[in-house]
Amino acid sequence: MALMDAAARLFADQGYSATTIRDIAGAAGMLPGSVYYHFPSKTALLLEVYREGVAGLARRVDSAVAAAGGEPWARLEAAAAAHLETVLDQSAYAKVMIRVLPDDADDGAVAKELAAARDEYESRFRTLIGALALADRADARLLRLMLLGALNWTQTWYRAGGASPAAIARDFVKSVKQGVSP
Amino acid sequence: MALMDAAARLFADQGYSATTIRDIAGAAGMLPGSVYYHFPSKTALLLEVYREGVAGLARRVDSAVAAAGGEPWARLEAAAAAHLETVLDQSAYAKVMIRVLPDDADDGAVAKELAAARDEYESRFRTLIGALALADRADARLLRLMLLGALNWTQTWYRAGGASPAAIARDFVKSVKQGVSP
Amino acid sequence: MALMDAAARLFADQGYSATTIRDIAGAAGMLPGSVYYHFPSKTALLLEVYREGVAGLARRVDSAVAAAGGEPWARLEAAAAAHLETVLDQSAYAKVMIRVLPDDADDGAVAKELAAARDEYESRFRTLIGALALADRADARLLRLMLLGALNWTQTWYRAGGASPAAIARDFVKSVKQGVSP
Amino acid sequence: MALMDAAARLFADQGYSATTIRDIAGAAGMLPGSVYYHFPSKTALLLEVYREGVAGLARRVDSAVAAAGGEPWARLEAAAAAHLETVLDQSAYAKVMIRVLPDDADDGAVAKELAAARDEYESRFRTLIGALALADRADARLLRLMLLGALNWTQTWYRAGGASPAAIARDFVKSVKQGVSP
DNA sequence: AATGAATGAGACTTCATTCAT
DNA sequence: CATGAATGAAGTCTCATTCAT
Repeated sequence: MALMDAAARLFADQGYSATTIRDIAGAAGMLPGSVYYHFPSKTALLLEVYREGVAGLARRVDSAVAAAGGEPWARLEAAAAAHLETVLDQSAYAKVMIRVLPDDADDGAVAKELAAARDEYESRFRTLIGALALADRADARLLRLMLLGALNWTQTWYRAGGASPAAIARDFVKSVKQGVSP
Repeated sequence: MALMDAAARLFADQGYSATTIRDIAGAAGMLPGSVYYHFPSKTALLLEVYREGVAGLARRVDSAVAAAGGEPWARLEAAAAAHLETVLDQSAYAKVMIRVLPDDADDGAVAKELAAARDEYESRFRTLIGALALADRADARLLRLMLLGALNWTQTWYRAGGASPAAIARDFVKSVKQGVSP
Repeated sequence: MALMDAAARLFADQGYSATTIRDIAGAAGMLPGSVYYHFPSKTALLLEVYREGVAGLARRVDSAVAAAGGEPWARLEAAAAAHLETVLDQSAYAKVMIRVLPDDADDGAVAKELAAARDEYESRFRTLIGALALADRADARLLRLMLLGALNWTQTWYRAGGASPAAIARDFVKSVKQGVSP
Repeated sequence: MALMDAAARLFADQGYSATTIRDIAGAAGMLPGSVYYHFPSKTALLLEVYREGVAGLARRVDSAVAAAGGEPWARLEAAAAAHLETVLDQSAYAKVMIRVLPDDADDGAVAKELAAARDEYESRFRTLIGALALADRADARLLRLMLLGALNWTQTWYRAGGASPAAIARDFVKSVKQGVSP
């Protein structure tokens, strides 16, 4: 749908509160009032875009993991690579999930739904990391948060032309797996 | 200054575009118009807050590194710990630096200044990581971006009560130094 | 259009900078924000009103001149009379052209457009005066500026009830044609 | 006084309502609040500047007329020349008298005072024209209004470099005295 | 004389939203 | 499905003015 595509791109690029209904309508080739035929509010539009972002991301990650075989580190690597490819290269919807904080929705109920959707998605990484054999000193929760943080923050600095998203993701996973000391 | 303190807190909590001059003035105990006696625009206020955030963060990190002795990994650990303590616990100004993207300033010139200030700060980590002895397979640039990303993203999930910011930072550094494999 | 009519009347009566969007909206029976559905800015509204003023004035003057026959002084007289009737009696839009200086538009580009529109209109008088047989001592340019100045300044002192605008205009033209000496 | 000089220049250049107390204070090298030590309001400042403009203009015109001898047309010519030189070249105060309409003062009482001051000044021209020998067809009042209108409107188009203000004034007077027909 | 700080009203403008057509 | 027109609240910012120091 042109409307959601436009909203996704703009939310991803400018953030939620800096994006206006006028912007979105204009990018979709309609007038502001017309947006309300399709969505009851700006918040509802965000919710829909966000959900689509989460769903698409989950699909891609799940299928990458399924294709990765049974070795736990390979599965995690595949998930990270799929995550980063989608978020950096392929889906404005997925970008929104990273760029827009749940609190940005000025409606508390919606904020909770966004947070829940994101949590559900991230639970995959809880499982993937739970399957790893870890050293005693390692904390699985912090490992997950470190990895996801490093991946998501790439949106801040990534520019096309250097290392590919998948390569970056694999590098991150390897660094944390083996350490960087000689 | 009450005004900058208020602005820092609100920018950190709600983001730049969701924060209004009314909000800031109210929190500082004055009327919206009065803000403009002190700062010529909302953007200028952001710039000042941001700079103060960078400066304060740099001071704390520099002195932590200086106190850490000469061992490269210890120095990096001290920097990460100081960074995270400041950003999560101690300074609303520093939080702004993480939460607000340079592009949020709707003035291009200011956006550049914000980006430059942040870059100058982050160059410390370039130096600290450059001093490490790394395995051949490790990429110093990606290592820096991974670590800073993981640290900065904590703002998204950190809640007081669990592991301390310093502990989290040290865990991240150790994970990446030694790896988490048994 | 009610909006432009209201703006024309107010700009003519109070000048541009003393007229507020609130004034205009109120006179047109709408709220301030609604004005912006029709015009992107106060300056754009002025430009439109000014252009309409110039266009209407030009139409009236052109048709009066066409109806005046071929005698050059009669043509000039007809132009002056039409100019003054329109500006004093008939069109708030035309009044704006006299009352508002191009520089009042705080946007330089618009100021230039206003000045250009006015110049184009006044070129008619250049032509009309160029067709007159003048004494050697007479300067056609100063004659034009004197006449237009005298006509336009009437807005400052004219009150309905005395001599009609057309009569005033004819008197001015005759005075300058024959002189007032006995 | 620096303050009045600054106000005169700015009122003359930008008009009354487009000129702010900030502008004036800045041009006089002080802060906005300080203006109120010298003048109780913006309107009062305008009144003072306007009066000074009228007084200075009257002085110059009166002394030019006195120096012009007894011939009525020569006296009128001298008055017109002095008027135009002062208004175009010499006094920002006098410019204000032409540029600012009495109604621009948003205080009705002050508007009346401004109009009265201007009227008192212009009465000179009533006297000067009353002394002329005029053809029967000529209307002394319209002659005065035409001449003053033509003179005052010069502010709209005059640029230094062409004919001098005095020359323009003399040309206007001669045109109307003898007519421009061959 | 002048400043520094603020006020309160109001400036232009933008926003999400509504609704008859 | 979408538009055209408007709303009402709120946005950033400017203004003349005040007043303690």
